Amino acid sequence: MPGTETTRPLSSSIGDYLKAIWTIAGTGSASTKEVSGHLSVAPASVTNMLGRLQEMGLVRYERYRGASLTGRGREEALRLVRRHRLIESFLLGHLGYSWQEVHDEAERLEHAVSDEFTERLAELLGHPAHDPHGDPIPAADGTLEPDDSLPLGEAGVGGRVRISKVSDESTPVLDYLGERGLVPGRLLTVREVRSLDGVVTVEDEGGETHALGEPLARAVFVREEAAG
Amino acid sequence: MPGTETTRPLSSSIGDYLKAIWTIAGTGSASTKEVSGHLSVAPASVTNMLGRLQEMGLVRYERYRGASLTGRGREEALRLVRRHRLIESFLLGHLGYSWQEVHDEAERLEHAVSDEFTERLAELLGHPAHDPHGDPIPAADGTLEPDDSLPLGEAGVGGRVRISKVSDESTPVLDYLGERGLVPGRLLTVREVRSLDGVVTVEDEGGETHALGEPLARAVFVREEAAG
DNA sequence: ACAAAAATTTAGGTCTAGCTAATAATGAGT
DNA sequence: ACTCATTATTAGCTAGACCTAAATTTTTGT
Ligand SMILES: [Mn+2]
Ligand SMILES: [Mn+2]
Ligand SMILES: [Mn+2]
Ligand SMILES: [Mn+2]
Repeated sequence: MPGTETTRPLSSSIGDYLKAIWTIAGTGSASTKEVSGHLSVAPASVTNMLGRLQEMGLVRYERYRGASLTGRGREEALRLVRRHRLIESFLLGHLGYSWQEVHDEAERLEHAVSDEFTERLAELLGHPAHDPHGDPIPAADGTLEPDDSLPLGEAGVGGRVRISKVSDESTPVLDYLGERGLVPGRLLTVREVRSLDGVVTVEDEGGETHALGEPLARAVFVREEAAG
Repeated sequence: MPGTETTRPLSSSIGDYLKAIWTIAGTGSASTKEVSGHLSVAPASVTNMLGRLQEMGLVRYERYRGASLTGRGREEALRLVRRHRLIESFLLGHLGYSWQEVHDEAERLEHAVSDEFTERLAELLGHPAHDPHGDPIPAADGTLEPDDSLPLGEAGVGGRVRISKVSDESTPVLDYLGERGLVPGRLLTVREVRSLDGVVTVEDEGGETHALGEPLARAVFVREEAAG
């Protein structure tokens, strides 16, 4: 009876690799170096793991060419992303975590909770569509809302924009933005985008002006707002 | 500068061994066989792990004589037990898990949550003193309420007793007891304790009579109730 | 077209946590 | 005191997931 092999749960390392590839490349392909940097794991270790993931049918991998997710790999990555984002929402909404603290805890818990737990948690939270950073939460069936938001630096000068999400990659960046109220939902007017150094100047609803250097500006994503 | 070695977190295997020894032997000593049975790990593997735990200063271990927890070992075991029981309470009270389902989920989550998470969860739950099975929850400082309850089989015939806890070791046992309402808080009258086969017969508040064989009777713990 | 730089892979480890099979110690019963 | 069943330990292996150093491939800049 082929196809009946009992598929025991994937390790948390494997899950993190799949998530990393998904984050870096989405449907495209991620290089050894990129994955290595993302996970803080030596390049040699990444090479080795990509080989294993390929054996398992989770990625397509070509030596020296990088790896891309197969259907199964992507499915698993999105399952984890769903868990991660629901857990973040819970930590923030029910346990009083600060906006900045949630990520690390979710990074561990995502591997320990069951599907049962995840769906009951989603229920408790009222099936939110976005996590606290503004990232969309994949549906239980693996569907993910297409993301039409753009980096702040690409917004048109003079336009009114609403922050749709903030990158959760760097804690210091998150801290800085959080302290100044530059969080999802906030309405901004773009005053200047200086191509010379990438500094973007915005004005918030309170009339406060913020000059954001490239690394900060790249962490803020917005949607154009109907002129008001 | 001695004593400054950064102590990285203990693995979940290590935690489960410490908990097992604590459960089996409390302050006394647990044999290789007992630990092996408790964790479903081969005896040879247990021997090996007990050696490592000894190296780490978590147990005292004498070849062929079994192992007992050191102060640090006991501390770590209780930290996990606290987490486990708080998580069980949460799953039952907030996520709608059934009384029987909670154990396995808690067994994994206990290793993934931080101290931060644990204490915030305790707060959310209102610092409960007991978990859903009636087991006392160790305090954050490592204190544990002494347990004065006795197995149902040792209660005096004719006496009124209240169920204080139910062993969470076996799911079928838990199912059986749960279905019949034999849960913590329930008031019972002991009708017969037959030493011949260990069967204990009790009558519940609704007048229902239950004859419990030894394995079931050993899973039910009670406290004598002031005669009423 | 080619040399140097950058990225990647291979080779050869380590550590954890398990396993089986073989051997040895312990302790109960005669 | 001895024998044998039980319990435990040792020896030798495996797999996962990492590492460093050395070799190789790819890419880039001239
Ligand atoms: Mn993770
Ligand atoms: Mn997030
Ligand atoms: Mn556990
Ligand atoms: Mn319990």
